Amino acid sequence: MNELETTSWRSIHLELLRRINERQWPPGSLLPNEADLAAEFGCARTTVNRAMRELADAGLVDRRRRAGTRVMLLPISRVVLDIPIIRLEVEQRHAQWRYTLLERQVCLAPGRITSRLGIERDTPMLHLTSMHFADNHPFLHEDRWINPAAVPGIEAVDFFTVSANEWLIQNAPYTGGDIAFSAMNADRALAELLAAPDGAAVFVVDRITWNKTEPIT
Amino acid sequence: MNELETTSWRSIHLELLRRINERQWPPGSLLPNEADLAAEFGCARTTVNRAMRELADAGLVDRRRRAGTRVMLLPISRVVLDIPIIRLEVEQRHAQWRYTLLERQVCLAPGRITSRLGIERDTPMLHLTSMHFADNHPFLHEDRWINPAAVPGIEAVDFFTVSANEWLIQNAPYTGGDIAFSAMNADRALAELLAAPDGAAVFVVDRITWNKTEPIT
DNA sequence: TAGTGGTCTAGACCACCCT
DNA sequence: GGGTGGTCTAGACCACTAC
Repeated sequence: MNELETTSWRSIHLELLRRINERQWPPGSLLPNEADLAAEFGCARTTVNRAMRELADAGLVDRRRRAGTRVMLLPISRVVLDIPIIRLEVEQRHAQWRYTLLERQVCLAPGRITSRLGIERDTPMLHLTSMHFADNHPFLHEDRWINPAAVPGIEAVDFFTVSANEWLIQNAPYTGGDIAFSAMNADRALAELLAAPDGAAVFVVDRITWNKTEPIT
Repeated sequence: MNELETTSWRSIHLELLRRINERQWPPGSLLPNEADLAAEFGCARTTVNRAMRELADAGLVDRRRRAGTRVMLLPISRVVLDIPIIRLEVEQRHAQWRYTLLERQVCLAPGRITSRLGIERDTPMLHLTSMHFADNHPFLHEDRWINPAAVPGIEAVDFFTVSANEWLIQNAPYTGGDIAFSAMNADRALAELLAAPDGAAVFVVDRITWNKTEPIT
């Protein structure tokens, strides 16, 4: 059919996608094995493997040894989000970024923080709250608990001039993390900071990374 | 150093990760080229390539022909979200899922919908609103505009028994989409549906796929 | 146990693009 | 021009697991 003179894994990937979308291989059905497809496309099995691996990464097919490759019954919508540094996010909107540190103190964290981090309740932690502005309009309120033991040298950082968001991303390598989104009503103090009506809906991003946490509003 | 008897791309991947995290290769620096690393690890260049491609996919390094592989100055936090079918999301929480169709009519969509879809304003569209429940508690309100021209056969579907969410995922293959999250205050009608106080903050997911849209609350 | 995907190799050619 | 990553090949061995 589609004689593509170039046997690139991309062209094979597209062709497989087409067959799945057009129900030539309906959901739940078994695809031919790699060797057969390689013969059909006139290429090496490795090339077919690359194309099919891409489909599996996208959540379109399920591949298992011995069982073969099967079109997923319920294709997973997989979304990739890039979480940039807040300053860059503001600047990408062609707005001027400004940052103000509101509070910096070493104290004990509330139980909900320590328990989520799996840390002893009596560990002293660094608590930072700050505001980010875009063109002088309140953009984001940052409320962050940091475990100093996990980030050597953090005591010496002057967070009046550098945002914690930015400093940590560049200076605290992390190996993993967790993120959650939610919505809540702003209490009076927060609403005032954001120059929003009391009780306004705010978008909340909760993050935990490695040994440090960073709840943001 | 780390003599790993197994030269798998995974072990190389981990080793490269370690060197980046420990600042052996600081942000902005140039990594050795593939051939050199292959020699160091005693494996084929292909294997190193696989490991480094994984780093690039994760947004940790920037790879360019001739320019080499460079550690990103500002590592991108890349998050992958899986958007499941609502029924499965409820059932994963060990709750019982229930679904009710509130409204189904063919009518003209408001301008904000047609303009975002790039559709003529006088195109008749299918408008569905429905509720999803988890253990009889309101879980999610679904408000969806569908372009019937893009989904053949949709007129015949009985959305009283099948949720639009589920039917579309299984029957309307799409090639791309867009998604956005936000927060808003519920108006009185919505608050009532969700059995929440008037003005409560709700989490909003806005989706557009291919030729159909699906705003959800 | 046999068929499938997962991976590795050694070699090759090419596209790109910095110097 | 020449070095770098991108990709393809043909072949091989292995891990897993459905049968």
